[in-house]
Amino acid sequence: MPGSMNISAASKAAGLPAKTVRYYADIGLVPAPARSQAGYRNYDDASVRKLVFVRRAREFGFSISECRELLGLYQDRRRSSADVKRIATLRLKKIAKKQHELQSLHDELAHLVDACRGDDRPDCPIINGLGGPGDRPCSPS
Amino acid sequence: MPGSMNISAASKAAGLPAKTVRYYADIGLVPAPARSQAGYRNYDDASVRKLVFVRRAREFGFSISECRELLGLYQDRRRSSADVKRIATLRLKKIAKKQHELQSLHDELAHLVDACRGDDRPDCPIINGLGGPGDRPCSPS
DNA sequence: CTAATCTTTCCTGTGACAGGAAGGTCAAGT
DNA sequence: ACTTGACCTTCCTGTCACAGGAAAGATTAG
Repeated sequence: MPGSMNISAASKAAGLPAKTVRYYADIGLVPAPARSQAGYRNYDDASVRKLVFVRRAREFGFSISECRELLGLYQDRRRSSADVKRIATLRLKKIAKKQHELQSLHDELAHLVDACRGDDRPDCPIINGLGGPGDRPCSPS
Repeated sequence: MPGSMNISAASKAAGLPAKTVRYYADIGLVPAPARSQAGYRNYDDASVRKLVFVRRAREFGFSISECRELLGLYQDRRRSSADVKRIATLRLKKIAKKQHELQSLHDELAHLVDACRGDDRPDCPIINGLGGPGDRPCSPS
């Protein structure tokens, strides 16, 4: 039989914690593995390849449900690569959006940090910029 | 009394959902507000300012515990602005690190998307690049 | 007085696992 | 054969920062 492993061997081969390997089967992301007479999970090479696939997809920022979708494509090679490209492009756009958000965040905070003397005096532009006492939102009359 | 509001007024003034306003008091991030005879929470302007402070800090990516720390500085103006600068600089570094991670992620995925024809043929570089059948990790002999 | 709109507390769910307890199993050494 | 230690199983709880909703009481407008 092509590599029948217990869960720790499979988890090492897949590069995932055993907990995560069990979890992925629990939520039905990957099919539940066969069991030994004593109830131990038996993983074969094909299962491990699926786990590796999921690990890499997760590293790419795909959510579990996106992984589910990708696994469907991965298993059904008759599907067009256009589907895969669509999903990956969507993910790419999300990444780019997140990058822009992080950029403006970074710039604004860097501006505050630059303006901060960083000495022992209590007046701090960072605190003020975050909405401190000098920046009351609205208290007329 | 300077603006005694119920929770919905305070939440509007602070720009936070009422649920979140309650939550912040529950976890002790902000002090628990006074109550009316019927048990309604009463917020004053100072409380609202603290909530605004927290909201802005959260928007800057500070975690709740970092907000806790910052609130301590915000309330104790005797503390040096160096402390604030240190915390903000740390956060700035984390943001920059995340940016780099996102960048390499983006580049790698974009490379795969570029290589993908996006047609109806089943051979997809994205799937392969994610560890598909053509990319077996290790199965010698 | 009634009806609508507050407010309260409490419980559950989210995403993607991690940590740990209680108990069964396996392989090696003595 | 027995013990030891490492492994496996299930199940429960905790994480983070809330969101959703149920059930019940309070307030306000008409």
